Amino acid sequence: MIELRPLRQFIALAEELHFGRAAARLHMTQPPLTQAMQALEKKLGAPLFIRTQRSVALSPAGEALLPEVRRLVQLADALPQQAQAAAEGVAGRVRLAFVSSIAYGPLPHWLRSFRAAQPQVQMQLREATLDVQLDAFAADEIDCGFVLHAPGAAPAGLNAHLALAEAMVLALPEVHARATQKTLSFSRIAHEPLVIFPRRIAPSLFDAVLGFYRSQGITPHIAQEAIQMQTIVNLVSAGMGVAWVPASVMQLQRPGVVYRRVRGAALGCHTSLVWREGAAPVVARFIEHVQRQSPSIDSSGGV
Amino acid sequence: MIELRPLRQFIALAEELHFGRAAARLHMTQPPLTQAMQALEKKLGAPLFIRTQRSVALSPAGEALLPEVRRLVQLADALPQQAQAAAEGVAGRVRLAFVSSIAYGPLPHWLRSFRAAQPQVQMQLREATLDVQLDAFAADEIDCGFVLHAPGAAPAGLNAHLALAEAMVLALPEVHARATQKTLSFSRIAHEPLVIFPRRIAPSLFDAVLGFYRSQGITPHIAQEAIQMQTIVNLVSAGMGVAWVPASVMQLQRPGVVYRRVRGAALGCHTSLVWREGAAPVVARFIEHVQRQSPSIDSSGGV
DNA sequence: AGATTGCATCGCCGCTTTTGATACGCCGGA
DNA sequence: TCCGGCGTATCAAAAGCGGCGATGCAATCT
Repeated sequence: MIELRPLRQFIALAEELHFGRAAARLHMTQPPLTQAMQALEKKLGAPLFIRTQRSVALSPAGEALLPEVRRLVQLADALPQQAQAAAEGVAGRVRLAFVSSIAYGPLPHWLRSFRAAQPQVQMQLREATLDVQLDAFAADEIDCGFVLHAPGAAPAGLNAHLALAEAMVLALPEVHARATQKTLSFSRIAHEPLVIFPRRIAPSLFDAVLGFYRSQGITPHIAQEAIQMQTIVNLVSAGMGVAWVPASVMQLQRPGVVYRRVRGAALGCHTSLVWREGAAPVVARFIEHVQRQSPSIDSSGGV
Repeated sequence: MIELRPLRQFIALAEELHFGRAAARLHMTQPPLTQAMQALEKKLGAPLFIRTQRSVALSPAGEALLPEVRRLVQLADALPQQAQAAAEGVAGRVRLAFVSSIAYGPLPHWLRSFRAAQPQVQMQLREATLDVQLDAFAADEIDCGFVLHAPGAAPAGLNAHLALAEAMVLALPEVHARATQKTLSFSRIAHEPLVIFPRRIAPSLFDAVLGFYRSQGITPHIAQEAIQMQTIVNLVSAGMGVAWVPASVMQLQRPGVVYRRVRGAALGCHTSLVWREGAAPVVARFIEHVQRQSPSIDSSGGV
């Protein structure tokens, strides 16, 4: 097994081309340097130097290996820096999952500003719904994630921070007669067919929407289920029905779709950043960054 | 100074996450592994593992460093291969200079076939004239070079192999009256103004051309000097005069220029591959390759 | 509560490395 | 041609580092 010490000695000798001077530079005497180089050459299976009794020169193999060995030693010498950076959280990798809706909202800005603050941190992004993220947390595939869920009811071992609270608005086909009005009363659209995500995707939001319908004494007709916000809006565009979406999705302009507030529908959409208890320093830095940037004061852990 | 052994131990422990098993895999007992990891963590300035009395887990720093350390160890373990490859000449770097004329001849083919035979060898190419190459040899900037020079008169310490012997042909403007004929007699063009390279670029060829003129009792009129074959041909194209060029330059078709053999002008152009005495194995491989591919039998060293 | 598991600590031993002295070959000067 | 200086290789003895076995101690399981 090759060690680094003889490689450092090789560099010194290659630079000095003189056993005595190289040994002095290495704070050692000449004989062990001779032996170390002989041992190294034996391990490598090729001579590194061409020695005469009076001079030392690099062999072809030595010439070829020198830059390689220099890189190697530099990498090794840089390890302490890297280790300390990783321990402090100024370097490393954050695996972040997120629901599609927040990608239309403040997430891009948060990522940009975090990247500016911590350029050595590598972000691995992945779009995933709540249920998928929970599996990913269990399998240790992600470090933190934005989910459609109010904080305070996350699974065991996960902390949560309310990152974004926004109103729900109604997406409805442009051809719809009521599309001309600025706001709608709920009674006007209460019986429209509904496009909505499957319950498992975001149970709390799903229940909130359907709970609101029930509180008005109405059983909604679910015309179609779809997972991605983009798909839901497309289905609305196709006239499949109306859909409740977070206000930030209004950025997603589609021909044939308009967004309207609904009077009396106090539906809110909560996006929380969740992370595993005892997250790495890098992850903690990212979370703090989001907490500073997001308006919410709530940072309590939940179960 | 960090050594590789504790790093290898770190990898083993990171994979086993168990001091006892990792130690067994490393053919050692558990206590020294504990001590080695403590020493490594002290050198790095950050903990690599989070230990409880019953379990071991990677710390954030350990997680971040593991892939880095793996690369490091793999690089180190690959050194013997590299060293042997370099010693045998199947890997390494060949710095080759060449005169522009051979780039129109067999050089591209030789490079292609050598690359196919020795894919691990990196070729560094550079176009240069004889005089520039001699300086480059002295400064150890090139390993070998193709020069316009017959073998047998190279400077001390350089070997030479005749790689290409070709006839000289005359490049002359198309508008020239004699351009219609297939060959010319020398007397027809003996008094045409001449475009030729400066003598220092290739003294032997320069002297051969002017010697031929003198042997015919003629003092040529040098209208213009130029270094690159391309420039010389362009000057001919511009009607500046006629020029003697190696036959392979005929590949360089320019509008307004034609090439013609001259009856009675037994002018030859010799391109030799020269290299420093005691060249590295890689360089020797390349030279042998050229020798096999080139028709010349001559491989004698010269001074 | 006792047994077991697993990491940390300690003293001793052995091997590797270093030391200092020496041998040998080459070069330059007389 | 001989001699002294220089530079690398070799060798025996010593030092220092790494490893071994035994032990300690805490947590978990039975």
